Amino acid sequence: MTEATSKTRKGAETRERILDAALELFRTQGYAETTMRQIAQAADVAVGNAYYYFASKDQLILAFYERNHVEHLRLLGDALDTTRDFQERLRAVLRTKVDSAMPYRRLSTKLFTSAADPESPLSPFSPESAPLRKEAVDLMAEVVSGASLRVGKDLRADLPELLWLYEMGIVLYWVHDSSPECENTYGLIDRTVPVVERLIGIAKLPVVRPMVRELVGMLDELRPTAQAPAPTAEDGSAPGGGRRR
Amino acid sequence: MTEATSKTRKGAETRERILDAALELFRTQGYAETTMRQIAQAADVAVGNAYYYFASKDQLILAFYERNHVEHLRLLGDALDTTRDFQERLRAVLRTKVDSAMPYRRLSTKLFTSAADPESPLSPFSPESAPLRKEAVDLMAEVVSGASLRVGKDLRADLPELLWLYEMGIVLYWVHDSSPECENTYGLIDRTVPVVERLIGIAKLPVVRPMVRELVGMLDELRPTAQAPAPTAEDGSAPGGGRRR
DNA sequence: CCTCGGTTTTGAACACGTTCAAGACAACGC
DNA sequence: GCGTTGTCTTGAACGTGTTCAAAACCGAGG
Repeated sequence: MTEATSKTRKGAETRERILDAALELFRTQGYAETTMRQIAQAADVAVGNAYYYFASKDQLILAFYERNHVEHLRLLGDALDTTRDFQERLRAVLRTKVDSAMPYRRLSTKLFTSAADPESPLSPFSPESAPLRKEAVDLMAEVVSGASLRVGKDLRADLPELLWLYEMGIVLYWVHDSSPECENTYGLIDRTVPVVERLIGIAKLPVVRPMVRELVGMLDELRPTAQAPAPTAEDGSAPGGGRRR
Repeated sequence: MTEATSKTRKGAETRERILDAALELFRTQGYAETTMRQIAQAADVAVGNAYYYFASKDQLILAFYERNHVEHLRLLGDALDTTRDFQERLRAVLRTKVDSAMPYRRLSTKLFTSAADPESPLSPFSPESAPLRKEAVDLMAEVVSGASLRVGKDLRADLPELLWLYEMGIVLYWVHDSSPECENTYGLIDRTVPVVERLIGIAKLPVVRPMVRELVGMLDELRPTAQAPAPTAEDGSAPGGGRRR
C-alpha cells in the first residue's frame, strides 16, 4: 500500500516538508548520495518520522513521479486544444514530458532500474503505480482521439498504451543522453514522431496486418500481469482513494 | 576488467568456493535475502575475504553471467552445425538460453534492474560487461552467417546486435513469466521467431527501407555510449583495486 | 480541569553492505 | 636459519536504510 497516512492538516504539512527536502537533496547531490538522516534533518524532523509518511526511500521517488505528472500537465497547457495534427500533438506531449523532468534527470533513472524488477513497487507496471500509469495512458488516448488520424481497427484499442510505451522509450533514451542540453533527445523525438505516424499507417497494409494482430495479442496477454495469487482484497485505496482528475 | 585477482592456485580455489556458496544461496533464498555474512560463512571464510575477490555483492552476479554463458554454450552443443535454417538456429539459441538460466530466474531480474542505470557496472551496456556482451553478439552473428538467409545491405552489419537485443527482450519477458514451467516464454519464442525472419525480409522492401536506415543509424549513434572521457588506457586493474567513485 | 483515543513524533537499536589496518602465510634469495 | 616481498585472510568498525516501543501532542467529552 502506498499509504499517504496524513489525517491532519499539520500532518500533511510535515509530509510535504519531508518530500520537499528529499527532492531538493536528490536533485542537488543524487539519490544514492542522499541519506535519510540528511532528509530528516533538512526537514527538521526525526528520521523515524520520514518513515511514518513514506514507507521507504523508494517511495519518495514515487511521490516525485506524481508531482512530475502534474508539472507535465502544467507545461503542456492547452497545446492539445490548438491543433489536430497528430504529429504536433504527440510531439508536444513528449517534449513537455522531457522538459518537466529535466531538473531530475539522474533521479529518473530509478524509474527504469526498477521497471524490470517484478517485485519493485517502483516499477511503472506495479500495482502501486497503476493509477499514475493510467493517467499517462489516458493522456495518450487524448492525443489520438483529438487528432485527425485514421487508425486501423486492430490497433485502435491498444494504441494509447503503445504510445505510452514509446514515451517510456524516449524517456529511457533521455536518461542516458549526455549531449549538451539533451538536444539529442529532442532530435530523437522529432525524427521518430513521423516514423510513428508512418507505422500507424503501415499497420493497415494487408502485408503486415496479421503481424500487427499478433503483436497486439501479445500485449493484451501480458497486461493482467499474472502477479502471484495477488492480495485480491482490492487496493486498499478506500478513503483518500481517488487520485484526482 | 572483472577483477579476478587470484594469482595463486589456492586463491583461485577460494574465489570459486565463495562464488559457489553465493550462487547456491541466491538460488535457494533469493539475492536480496542473502547476506554477505551468510555467503562468507557458507564458504568458510571471513567476510572481508569475499571482498578481496569480488568488489561488491553485485559483482557476484556478473560472475554468474559469465558462468551462465558457458552453460548456455554447453546446452547449445552442436545445434548450430546441424541445420542451416535460420528459424531453427535462432530458436535453438533462444531456447537454450532460457534453459540455461532457468534455475536462476529470480536472480536474472538483476540484469534488467541495472540495465537502465547508466552507472551500474552490472548493466549489459557497461564497459565491465562488454566482453560478455561481445560473446553474446558474436553468437548471434554465427546464427546469421551459418544460415541460408538473405539479409539486406542496410541491416547486415547491425543484425547480430539487433538479434541480441531481441534475445534480451525474450529474457526480460521470461523473467516476468509466471506461467507453469515458463511455457509462455517458450511459446513467445516460437511465435516471434518467424516474425523476426519476416521482418528481416520486409526490411528489404522499398517502402520501409528509409525507415530501416534511420533506425540503424540511431543504433550506431547510440553505441559509443558517450560514457565520460572514457578511461581507455588503464582500466585500473591494479590489484589492491583502485576503487573508484 | 482532567481523561481518553487517535495521530504524530522521537531516537535508540538492528542488520546490512562495505572498508581497512593489521596479521598470517608462502615462496624465494641469502 | 632469516629476512623480504607479495599474496591472502581476518574481524572489528563505519555508515546506511529501516524498525519499533515509547513518548508527545491534540481534540473532544465528561
